[in-house]
Amino acid sequence: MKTKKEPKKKTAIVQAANGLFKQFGFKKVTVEEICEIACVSKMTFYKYFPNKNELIKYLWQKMIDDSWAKLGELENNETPFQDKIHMILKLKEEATSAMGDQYIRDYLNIVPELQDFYNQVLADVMQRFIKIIKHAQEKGEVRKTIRPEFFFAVVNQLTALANNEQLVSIYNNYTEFALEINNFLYYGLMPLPEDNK
Amino acid sequence: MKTKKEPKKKTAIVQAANGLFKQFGFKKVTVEEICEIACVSKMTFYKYFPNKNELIKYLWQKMIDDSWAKLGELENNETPFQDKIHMILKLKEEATSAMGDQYIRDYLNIVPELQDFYNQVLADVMQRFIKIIKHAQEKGEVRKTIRPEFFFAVVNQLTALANNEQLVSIYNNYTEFALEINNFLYYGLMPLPEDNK
DNA sequence: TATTATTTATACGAATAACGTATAAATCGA
DNA sequence: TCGATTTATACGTTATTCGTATAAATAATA
Repeated sequence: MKTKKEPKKKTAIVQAANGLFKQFGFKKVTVEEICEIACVSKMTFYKYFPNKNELIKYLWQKMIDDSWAKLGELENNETPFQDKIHMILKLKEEATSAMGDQYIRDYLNIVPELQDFYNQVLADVMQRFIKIIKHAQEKGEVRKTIRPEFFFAVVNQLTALANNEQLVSIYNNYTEFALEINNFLYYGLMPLPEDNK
Repeated sequence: MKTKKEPKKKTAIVQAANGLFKQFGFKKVTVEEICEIACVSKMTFYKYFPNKNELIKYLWQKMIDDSWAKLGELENNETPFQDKIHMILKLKEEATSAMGDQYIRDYLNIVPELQDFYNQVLADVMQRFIKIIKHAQEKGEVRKTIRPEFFFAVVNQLTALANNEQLVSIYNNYTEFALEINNFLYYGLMPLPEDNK
């Protein structure tokens, strides 16, 4: 292994923060609280992270990297496109539902600065997806008449629907809403695999 | 019924607060948050409660009243003392574990003003218990050589043990610790009913 | 409709809590 | 013992929350 391992104290901070964020959401948790759980002084915290926002970015990045690793396997093998999409959806669902609604809502609504970070992540995800789509187009698994750039624009439009509170309130939680959007993106009006049983 | 019912908005506030307190503990929840969940303006909140502390007192009082009602049945029937104590312990355990550790800890440690209220409640409970003991003494179910006043003093001494963090940390949670104290109070070193199975 | 009582929305100063930093003491490893 | 790291503490600054005042909006009553 070439990757030098994370310092002990830093791992403790990250783990403590992750647990607290999952339980209470992002906003309710204070830096001092994280330090207490992690058995670390405040100074040590600020040694590794400039502030709480950077910590949550780090957490998300870590989570995304993990998903990336799994996604990487998807891009190079020869499974059918339909199955790949299904696996991707499952991945996303797991990743989001694991951290709970409070987490996501806090993250998106309450800390505006992080919205940019989220958008960037979103863009990255889309590019990755588009890459997969292009590959699928070349293999003839996806109709060639759809342009990846169009797909990307549609995604941006649809994610803006999250601001429509009345619409979101129809769903039990934010995760469910996000899943609906993704389903529509990848399947359009076609029946979902799950609908067949 | 002679009791005029609680105003709708007040009930909404109480229910919203109860839910939030159970999920996040007392300290993390703000008045505005309660109002939002209860679909009530801040002004209406302050119409019914002078502040958050009074609201939690109200909640506790309500909970205590409920327990009182159940305790009332205990005092007048003819079940053996041993069984009564066991029922009381169960009552307390249910009442405390239902609201979670975070709740109790916040309540006792973080808001000093409420400590007095809690102590008063504790005194009330003890008096009630002493009454039961006296009755049991008269019936010959409890040794007459123990003075209720002594019992009361012992209780106060033992509850002070809660400040001994090292001691409390031996137990998985605060509830368990409280149960241990109660068990000792009522059974001394005698084996508990549960120990027999 | 006119009138009265409630409830709400908004803004505000005051009080409190959290942030992020500086410093010196304490702890740890070599 | 030395040097580096971590901690405890205090502190000024910023952000949040509190609790209240006010006027508009809504509901109720006549």
